[in-house]
Amino acid sequence: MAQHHIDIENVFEGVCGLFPNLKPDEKEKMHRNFSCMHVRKGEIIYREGDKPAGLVCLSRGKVKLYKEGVGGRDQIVRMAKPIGFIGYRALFADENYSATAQALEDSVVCSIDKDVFMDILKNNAELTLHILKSVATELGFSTNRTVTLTQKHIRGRLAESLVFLRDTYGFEDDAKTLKVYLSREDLANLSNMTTSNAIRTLSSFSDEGVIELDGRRIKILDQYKLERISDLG
Amino acid sequence: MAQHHIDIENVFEGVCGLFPNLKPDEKEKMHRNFSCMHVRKGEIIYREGDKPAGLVCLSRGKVKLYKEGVGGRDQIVRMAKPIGFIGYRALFADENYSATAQALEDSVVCSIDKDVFMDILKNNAELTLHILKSVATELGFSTNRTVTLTQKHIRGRLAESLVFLRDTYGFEDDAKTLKVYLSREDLANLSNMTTSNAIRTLSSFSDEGVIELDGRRIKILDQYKLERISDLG
DNA sequence: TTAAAAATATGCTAAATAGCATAAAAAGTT
DNA sequence: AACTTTTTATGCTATTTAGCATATTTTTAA
Repeated sequence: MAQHHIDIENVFEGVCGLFPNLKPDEKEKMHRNFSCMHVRKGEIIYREGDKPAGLVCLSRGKVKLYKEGVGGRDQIVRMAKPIGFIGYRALFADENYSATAQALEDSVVCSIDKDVFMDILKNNAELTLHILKSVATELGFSTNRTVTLTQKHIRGRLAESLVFLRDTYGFEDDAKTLKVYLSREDLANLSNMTTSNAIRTLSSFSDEGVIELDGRRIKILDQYKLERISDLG
Repeated sequence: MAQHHIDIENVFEGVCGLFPNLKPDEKEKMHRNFSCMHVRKGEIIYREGDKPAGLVCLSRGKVKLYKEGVGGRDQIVRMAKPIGFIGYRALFADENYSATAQALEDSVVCSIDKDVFMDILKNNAELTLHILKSVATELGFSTNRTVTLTQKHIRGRLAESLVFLRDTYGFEDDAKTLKVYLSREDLANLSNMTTSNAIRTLSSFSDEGVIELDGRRIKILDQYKLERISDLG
């Protein structure tokens, strides 16, 4: 796949769009400490245990964040889309990364130097509060996810994942095909089940006319039914 | 149980100890909008779906926070101890409470008016950053918990809960008895299992000499073994 | 104190899910 | 194109866990 040149100014403006409370001098400071790079499909952006060097932003592409689980089984804890940050939790908690970030497709990833960014936060309460709000919202999602992943049955969990992927990445132009192409294994790791069970359950959904499968293409035929399966657990 | 009079000044000072970056005028403002009350064992402090009216602090006692799960099954998502905040996630996310808070024993609970507190945050970046750090840390715990609750087997999950309770509430003077007395049902809801299985597994641990049971008293006899069970999953 | 209710203990059965084996298909590599 | 590797599909079995029934114990209430 061709590696287009990165228009760093454009990318920087996009990233800044995520900060509603940035003063001009802060923006300037960030700009001077802003870097950008391509990552290829499958490439690891950082690993669980690595120390954050900056605030990382996904500008183009898709990234999965996963934790290595108990029996070597991975658990996908987040799916990132552009334009959005990844790895900020570790940065703000002043910890090492608690998950591994891997590109699901060719992507563009940027970084703002850690000290520079934390310095800006230390002097901009509105911005910090804005970020606090997002992190608090995400904590809500995470707690909720703990409950659904532990209490829903396999069909409910997989249906929830499909609904989640729809809400996160949306549809292709046909308004039915999910705009994300995961392996059955990734789908399983997102839904807390074995790959066999993800495959089996997808086939069931397909048999029931809820979805249509074509390799990794997933077309949602009956959203209402899918959401019902998700809600009933 | 006798309801001792609350020494509100003392309690307020205790709560302030959680804010390392509070300026005198901010403290004064908080003090004027600070209230305090007793809650009895079993009482609900707030319910999932309620709107936060302030920043709630547990000053004395113990509180469980739980979400109602899929089949009416509860999932305990946090165990609070004094002195510490509860319900702050919803406050900062500007959402309704995502869990119910219930006193596990007679407790003292305080509250700082929502608008007053958020106003202080808006003007104190250091304080906000401090709180952001705690919330980010907790998000890490939560994500980690998702993985262990979904991937560990029953024995591992229960052992992890016991280790967690030890780390949270500590021991009685004998340095062995957990300083928290939960019903088997609560222990089950903390560990994502049915009550029957919590009872069974506790009995097994007791038979194996890892713990000693006497009603709700749990004495940890072999910490190493318990942690090994937790780690192996 | 006695009665009622709730919590705990234990056994049995059913359901859900994991684990493994094998085969077929798809994707990547030389 | 031929080969290797990976992914997907499907069936079967074993394990884990839930669900229920019943008995016992403990707690609460009258």
